[in-house]
Amino acid sequence: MTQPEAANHAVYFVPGLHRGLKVLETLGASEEPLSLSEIARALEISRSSAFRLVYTLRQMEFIKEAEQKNTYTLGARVLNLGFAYLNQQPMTAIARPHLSALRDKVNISAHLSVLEGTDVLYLSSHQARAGYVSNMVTGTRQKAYASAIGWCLLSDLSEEELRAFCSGQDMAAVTVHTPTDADMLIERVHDVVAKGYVYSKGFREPGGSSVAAPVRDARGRIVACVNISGPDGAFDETRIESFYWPAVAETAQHISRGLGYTGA
Amino acid sequence: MTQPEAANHAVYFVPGLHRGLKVLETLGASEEPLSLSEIARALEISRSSAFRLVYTLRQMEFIKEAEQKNTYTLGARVLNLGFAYLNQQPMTAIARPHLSALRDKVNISAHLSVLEGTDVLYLSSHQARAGYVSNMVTGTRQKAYASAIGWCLLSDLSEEELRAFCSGQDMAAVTVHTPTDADMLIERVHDVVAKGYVYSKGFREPGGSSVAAPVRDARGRIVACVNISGPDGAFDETRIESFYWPAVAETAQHISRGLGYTGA
DNA sequence: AACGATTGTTTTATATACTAAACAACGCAG
DNA sequence: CTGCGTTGTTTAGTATATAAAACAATCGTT
Repeated sequence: MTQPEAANHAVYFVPGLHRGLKVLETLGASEEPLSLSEIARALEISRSSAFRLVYTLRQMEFIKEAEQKNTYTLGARVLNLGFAYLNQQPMTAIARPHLSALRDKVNISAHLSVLEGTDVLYLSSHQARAGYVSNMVTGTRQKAYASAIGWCLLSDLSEEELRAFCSGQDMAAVTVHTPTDADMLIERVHDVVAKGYVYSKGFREPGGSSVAAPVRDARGRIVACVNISGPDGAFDETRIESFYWPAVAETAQHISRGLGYTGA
Repeated sequence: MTQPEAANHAVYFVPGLHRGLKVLETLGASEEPLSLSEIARALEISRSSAFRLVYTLRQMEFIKEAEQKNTYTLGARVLNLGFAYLNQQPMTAIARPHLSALRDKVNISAHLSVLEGTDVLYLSSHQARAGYVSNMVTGTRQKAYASAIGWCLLSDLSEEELRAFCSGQDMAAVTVHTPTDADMLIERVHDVVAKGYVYSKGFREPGGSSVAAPVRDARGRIVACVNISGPDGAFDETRIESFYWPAVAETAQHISRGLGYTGA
């Protein structure tokens, strides 16, 4: 009771499920297959417990034995869960043709993302046909405070809400452009509101540029973000305001309309 | 002991994990969000148990409350698992540029799939730019015996192996072309071996065509299948052998080379 | 309003899932 | 070969997750 954050394993917690999912996430995060003992060490549980969890997961085909005996990898069944999630997001279906058209128009990869807690989560990704192809963007997360897309998604929050958003996390500097406290973030977000879009050149990683604009739902709230991104060289810097921005904004507008938004 | 298949809830089974994953799959399969009681009924467990499972999953953010109070949907965290799986399949990365090139060459959606048990599982999907766009093919499953892609993936099995493959499942007829017993399947697979590819017109669903060819690994085993598929109208039927087949076969060859295959 | 039915939540006695410890099988170094 | 450190597996006593039952809140229907 003295430590409410450990608050703790509340009465209704089912530890078997908790640790089983941790096993899946651990296997997902690992580059190579893991053995029973490695899993036990990673989760700080006894080998006997790990044995039972692995036994159950294997029986359910959520994990499978790797080529090397006694090591395990994620099984194909986890895919179903991930895609079931995507298919339940109607936004993805609505946005698809518009993102595809945007990609074709500007010849740069186009993406749709949403805010999930403090992260930007990529729901949909339409890769450019040119040489540069990022690796499997869908499902990726990045910290919202450190990304221009994040600022875009946060741009209808009030100052108080933004401060609350910041207070829950520590804001490490990723690049020289990263806001590292609430005031700096508020400033960045105000810029977005003022201009209606973001052009980021190296904001999140050196050599990477993007242009982003918000998507709104029927109630006018920002629910997603359209962006195009690629290496600096993929953009013609003289045409950001005359070409890229209008294209992105138009796409965001179309998707917003698809969601029932009727505003400007 | 008398019923080995029920054999049973073996000693090492952790039911909390089993049922928790069932909850996730149930939510994934459902079109709409489900309430606590609906989940309990679907899994045939008590409401109190469902309560604890939902409590745990919600705390872990694997599920989240839907707009409507007291109903739940899959949470974004399941996505990570699915994409972790995909990223661990090196084949996907190797195949991407080749599939993309194939799609551009024939202007029909190109896919990579593997055999998972008795199912064909789509790992990667490159949608055609034309009007017809299938909805999120990646992660989809279909029965291998009933699909031309499945025959392709099965085409280096021996007759005995094919019979064993059939014996574990009941083969319902999906279309008039569906093989419904082992002998019929063997015949279909032999056709594939003889020609080196499959052209399917309406084999799995009326109005849908596809051309498929196998991908081999360093040891020469069939490990995947490249196919292009779309509505009948997307294909120029007079050019199957002169254009589509060589394009698909070449792509499969390139991917096979990428996996270390050195044969013809 | 009043009713019955259904919902989410809490409680508690009991069945059972868990883990420490012991076991067997393997690998590896000296 | 021997010994020590691993590994995956089994067991048994105990802590604990579970589900029946009771509870409270909500919802349609008459």
